[in-house]
Amino acid sequence: MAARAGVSVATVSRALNGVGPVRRATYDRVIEAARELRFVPHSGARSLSTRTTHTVGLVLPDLHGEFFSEVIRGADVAARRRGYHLIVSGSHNNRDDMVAVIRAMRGRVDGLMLMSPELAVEGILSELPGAMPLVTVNARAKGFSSVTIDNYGGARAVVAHLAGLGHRRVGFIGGPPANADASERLRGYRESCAKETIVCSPELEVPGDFSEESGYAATLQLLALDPRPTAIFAANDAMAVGALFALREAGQGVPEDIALAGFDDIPIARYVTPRLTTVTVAIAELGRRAFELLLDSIEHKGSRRPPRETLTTSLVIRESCGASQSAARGLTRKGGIS
Amino acid sequence: MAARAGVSVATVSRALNGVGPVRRATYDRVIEAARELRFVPHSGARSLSTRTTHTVGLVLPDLHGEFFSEVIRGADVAARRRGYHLIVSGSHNNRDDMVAVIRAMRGRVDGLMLMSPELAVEGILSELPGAMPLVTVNARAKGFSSVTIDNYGGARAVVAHLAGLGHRRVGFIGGPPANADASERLRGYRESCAKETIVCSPELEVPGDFSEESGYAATLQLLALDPRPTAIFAANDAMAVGALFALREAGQGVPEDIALAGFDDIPIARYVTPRLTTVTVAIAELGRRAFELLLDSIEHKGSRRPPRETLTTSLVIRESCGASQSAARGLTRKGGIS
DNA sequence: GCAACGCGTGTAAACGTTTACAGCGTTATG
DNA sequence: CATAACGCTGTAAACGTTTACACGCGTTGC
Repeated sequence: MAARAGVSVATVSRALNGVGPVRRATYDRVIEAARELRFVPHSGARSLSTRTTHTVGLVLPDLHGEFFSEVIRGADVAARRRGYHLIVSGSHNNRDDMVAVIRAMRGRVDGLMLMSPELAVEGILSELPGAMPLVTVNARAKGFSSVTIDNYGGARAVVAHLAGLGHRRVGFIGGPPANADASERLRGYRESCAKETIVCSPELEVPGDFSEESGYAATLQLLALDPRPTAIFAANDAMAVGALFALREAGQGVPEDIALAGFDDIPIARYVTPRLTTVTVAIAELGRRAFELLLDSIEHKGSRRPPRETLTTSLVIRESCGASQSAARGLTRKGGIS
Repeated sequence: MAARAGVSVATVSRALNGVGPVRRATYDRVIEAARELRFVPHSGARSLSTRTTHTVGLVLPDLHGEFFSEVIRGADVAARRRGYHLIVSGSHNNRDDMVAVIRAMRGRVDGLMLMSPELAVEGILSELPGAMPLVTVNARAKGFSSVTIDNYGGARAVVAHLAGLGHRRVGFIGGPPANADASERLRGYRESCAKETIVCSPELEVPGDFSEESGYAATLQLLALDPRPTAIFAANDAMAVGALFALREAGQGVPEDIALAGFDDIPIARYVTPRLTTVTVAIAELGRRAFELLLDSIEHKGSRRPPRETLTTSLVIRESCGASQSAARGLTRKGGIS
């Protein structure tokens, strides 16, 4: 390459990167040679020399469902806009997996976005080599840059909405106890109940695991209560959908006999009948902000103390609580293979 | 690191990689030192030296929807099992974007999985530096390793199913003309019609773009026909869902007045009422096989000629065509934040 | 006419690995 | 007992960049 242009490698580097002085004619020769040879600099070598990779890692607990897909998308577009690449890695159910993956990231990435709602981040990082820029996503860890969802506020909004509709007994289907999102939603539910003069009783809280099946089962439990709750708030939409089917099979009309609300606003929420009242979260934004924070931390290496961001959520009222104004169906964006 | 263990870098390398002879005592010293220092080899340097990165790229046209998420997941688990990392990059609507991203992959990956149902792969690759192992996914390109879906067979199965139910006029809502999947599905529809003594008329084929909106609009067109089709086959589920809403608003019962079928079996297909008869595709398998083929091509550098694989599809019969035996609802896996 | 300066370029070191090769004990072999 | 063979380890080159530094040369300012 350098030979082809008749200059030294140093000049090639300067020309291609547009740094340092290089005469116009020389510049042109280099560019021309690069084009002819379809030359692309070897990024491994570059990153060895500059100690920077222009790549960031995104470590996810799982890869199922549209939620993660959206996080990835948000991070990807943000990263590309800044000229960064994205390494993703999913399915890290256990600590060892996660440690292994993170170690393998050394020399591969400039920083890490770590989504770990279940595992304690501190324990993982203690195993790791020196400080690599890091931002946690939806984790409960303190002391790192982080971006989280306002689970607490979203849950309160749901309960307030139900209270406003006259409900006094609201059943709650919870998520996995160790899950950070789940426990914040539970906290929101509890505090709201106290405030809203809603009945607050342990038997109204039944555990689930964020799966549709568990929502179905939990609903059966709630229906067996006496007195029955007049509304059910599931800690995520998947469980709410499970609940919907359970109610349907039990011959309970929604929302006439019992109101139902979820959390997340997954696409399916607007396709079930009745359409689900839920809490919407700008999921892609989660990925986007995570990247922005990470980039900030990469560029201003630990200058300021780690910022924490919380993404607001908002209640989206559909028919499943009996308070919808409009029945216009919401279109989603393109789906399927495209 | 080498100093800490009191040996040379060469020995460290040998010990850590388990290659070459190294005395037991030395080995232990190295391992111990590595543990103390939390040493992890710098993969940039390694890849410079070995000319291999243990990373593969996955380039997608878009990142919306569960389809891509599943492809990523399939590729990710396959890759990790073999000790590979995955760089993903989405949203490459146009040629220049794609070329830029692929060039930037040089020195970063050992090979590329390229999903490009719309763009001609040949044109893109001509711009690129020397042969990098490559497998295309759902592309129409010949001459590369590739894995595709049996769109043709799936479409034929749908039409045959409809014919078996007595339909003679089947409307077809097509996808983007440039899209490889879409055109194969169209081909399957046409050939099946010819074979099954179904009316084959241009007016029964209306164009769409894989979006829900276009399915809605296309259905309005089909309903205006005289005579009307007795069944509608949409080239993907998103359009089928759009069609469903159009039919519902037009007061047409599904399947009593008109039958409806889709393609892809996206999760929503089983949540709409009536549940959608469609063609299911093992999407994660698509990603998995793409990686396996790529790995093969990386390891046996061009020894054999590029294999082509086609993933079979299968008809899943639900209620929207009026032929369902069971109404048991299908549960999906965990969704939402987990 | 000479010093100082700036521009454009080359030289070489550095980044952190892998690996061919050499060296050097130790042991087996003739 | 000399020597070959082997096991273990260090030396150094190579991978492809970036970048501090030096150098030559034309300007400019005195």
